[in-house]
Amino acid sequence: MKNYEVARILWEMGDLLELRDGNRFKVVAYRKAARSAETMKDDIEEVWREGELETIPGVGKAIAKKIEEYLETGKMETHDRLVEETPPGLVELLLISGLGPKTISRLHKKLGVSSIDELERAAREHRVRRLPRMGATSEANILKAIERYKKRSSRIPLNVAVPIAEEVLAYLKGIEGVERLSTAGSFRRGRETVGDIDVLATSTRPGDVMKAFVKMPMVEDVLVKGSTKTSVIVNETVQVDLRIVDSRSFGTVLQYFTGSKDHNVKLRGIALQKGYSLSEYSLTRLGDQVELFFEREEDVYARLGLPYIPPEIREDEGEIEAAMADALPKLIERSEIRGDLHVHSDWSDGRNTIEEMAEAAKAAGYEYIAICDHSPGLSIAGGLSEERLLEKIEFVRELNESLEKITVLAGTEVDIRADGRLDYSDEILARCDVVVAAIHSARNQKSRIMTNRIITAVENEHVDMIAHPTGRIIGVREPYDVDMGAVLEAAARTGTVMEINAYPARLDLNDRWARICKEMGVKLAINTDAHSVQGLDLM
DNA sequence: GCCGTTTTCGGCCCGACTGTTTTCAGTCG
Repeated sequence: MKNYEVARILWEMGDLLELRDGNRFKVVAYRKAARSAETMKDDIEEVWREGELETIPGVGKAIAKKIEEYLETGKMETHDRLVEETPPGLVELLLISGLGPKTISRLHKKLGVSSIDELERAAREHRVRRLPRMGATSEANILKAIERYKKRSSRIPLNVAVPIAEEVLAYLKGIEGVERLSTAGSFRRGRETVGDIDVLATSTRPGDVMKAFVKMPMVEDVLVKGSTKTSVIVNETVQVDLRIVDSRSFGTVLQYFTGSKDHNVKLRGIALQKGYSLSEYSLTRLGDQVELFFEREEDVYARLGLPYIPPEIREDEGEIEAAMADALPKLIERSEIRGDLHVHSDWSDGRNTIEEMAEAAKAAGYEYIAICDHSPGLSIAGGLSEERLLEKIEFVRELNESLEKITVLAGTEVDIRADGRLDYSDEILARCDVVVAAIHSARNQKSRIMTNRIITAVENEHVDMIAHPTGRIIGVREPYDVDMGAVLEAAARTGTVMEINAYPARLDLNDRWARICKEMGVKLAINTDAHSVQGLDLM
């Protein structure tokens, strides 16, 4: 599928147009179209062949024509021309916090700055302050921002952000005058990575709270400090924003700062249709300008005629339409999880015994747990020989005799070899209660080979499930080059389960694929891939 | 450049903060 390619080129169009000082709505239009291309599940080439490009949200005549040009010729003339006319370093300057298109354009025109290094030099040589509305402080801020940019880590995985957020919340709870407290933003929405950590609080003494906040021991730098908004840096590069708001507006503020941006834009549109203007402070009736305040987020949605939409699905991917039709999905709660079908024990590379894993699973309230140790192909992970696997199955059978209120399933995480064959014979696999198949090697195969390889595993009658199906590691490794659509079709046909691997760096399948599975009738299992008792908590 | 349950033109979320200014432009979320 060329969806990502098309999305990338549209994103670049947005960046390039932004620098050209053009119509900012045009920039937004390209980015909206890019996002649509990125998240749509149909193959954009198919959509084009059916003449349906303009049905894609945010794609109109002009962008449709450019997409068509790209799919037909592999080129987009306007894009290529913009790239040619724009110094390559200019786009990167957009990533320096505090610099926007206007400033970059001026720096470029007046000082000839077209890269981060050139900007750094200009600031050090005090040339930046010669520009109108620029002074010594601006220069210092630019240098600081460049330094932060250079040592930036990419977005932080959620599991790294969680302990930081917990520490911040614990500290704020101890400050006198702090009343209500909540996280917001992508952290509250449970995104797989977060850019910064947003915290909201109510207090009658915001000045004192802000003062205490910037004195928090973990604070390394203060970016902005105001009476309602303060931003600090902790852990070298993690930005934490604290906002203090009136308690009477807490509901609208929490809604607003939880986002996502697209969700909020759509929600504001609905408010307008109903005769209100929605801001973070209130819902204002358009006729008489009467302001309505909400302390609770639920009441904001209710006033707009909508059921409460959980933060985890506020991405403008159909949840508002579903809410209007009273057809919101019911999100799965931890308490509904009945078992974990993919964990390891000390028979291969796990740290705990099968008994210990079983006890921990029972304590977690599970009914069953499948011990799926590695196969011989993964000798580095202590993969079990066929004899050892048979021994383990026997051991589990006996163990179950003595266990109460928990069933241990004898399983395996069998390696899918480069040619699609599995690492155990069918006879051995037939004896397992649960067969989880996964790829661990030859990850760079071409799409057709990789797709066939996984489908071969899916079609094996003994394989119950495919573990971490796309193989991506967040921030480290891209997904395999695989036609997941074809894999899922095979899975739907054979009844093979796809895993949602809960390991924080995997989260594989991700939310998007999980939804597609549901639509296609493919079963999903949420597993932790735990290698220890503690790992079970990642559920 | 997109879009339409009053619209095919005229909107497109909106308020806080900063640095540099005496009134605001630019950026951010």
